[in-house]
Amino acid sequence: MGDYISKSKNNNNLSFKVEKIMKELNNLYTLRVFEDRDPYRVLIRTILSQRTKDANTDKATNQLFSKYKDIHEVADAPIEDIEKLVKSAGFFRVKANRIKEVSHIILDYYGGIVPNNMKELLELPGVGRKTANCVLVFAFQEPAIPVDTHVHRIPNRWGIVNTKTPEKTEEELMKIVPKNLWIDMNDLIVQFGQTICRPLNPLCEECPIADLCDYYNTNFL
DNA sequence: AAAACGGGGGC
DNA sequence: GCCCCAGTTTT
Repeated sequence: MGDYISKSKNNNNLSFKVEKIMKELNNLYTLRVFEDRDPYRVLIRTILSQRTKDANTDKATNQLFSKYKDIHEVADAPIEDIEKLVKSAGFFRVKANRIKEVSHIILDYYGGIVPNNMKELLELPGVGRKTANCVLVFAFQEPAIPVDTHVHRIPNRWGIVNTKTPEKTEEELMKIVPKNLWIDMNDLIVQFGQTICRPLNPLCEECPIADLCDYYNTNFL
């Protein structure tokens, strides 16, 4: 009983901290609205983005879809052609294969419609929790928290979670982050992680939310 | 839980 | 050349 109360109180404090942080990030960055919310293209773009920087993802995605207009054309394309088009995303052989496989599965089993639920998305080859959550958020605007390396590392630095695995991070974040912030969270944290809160040598001296950060307060004060 | 997998780009 | 980087799959 007492345990429940103190835990819930603790969560409220953390939620308050999260809200302050997210408000700051919102001031700092422009939300990158996906100009294209077409579920198929979001799915393919997200697969191409795995372990890959934005610029290279964009290049590969644009090259692919400037040649092929829709899922049918991608599914029918020779694998070598897809490989060439998505080369700049890296891991291009695996990704080209998965893009083709995924396209065929969606055509054969889902009538060409990308599934809009976690269970079916996870059954697609090359789609894990992060990619599935990206599709849910960016294409279907369902509240979810895609946890990539940034979204795993940074909340741990802030001290709002203390987790070893991305799965655990997602679980903990869903408990303490107000639901209305879920959709924006990944994009804002990723931008923050690319510019200031980098994996190595974070720019804490320039960080506008250092005062809210456990990592900074532990290491620099 | 940890290792394997798998390439471009920056320096 | 070396090292980093918006994961997924297999052991």
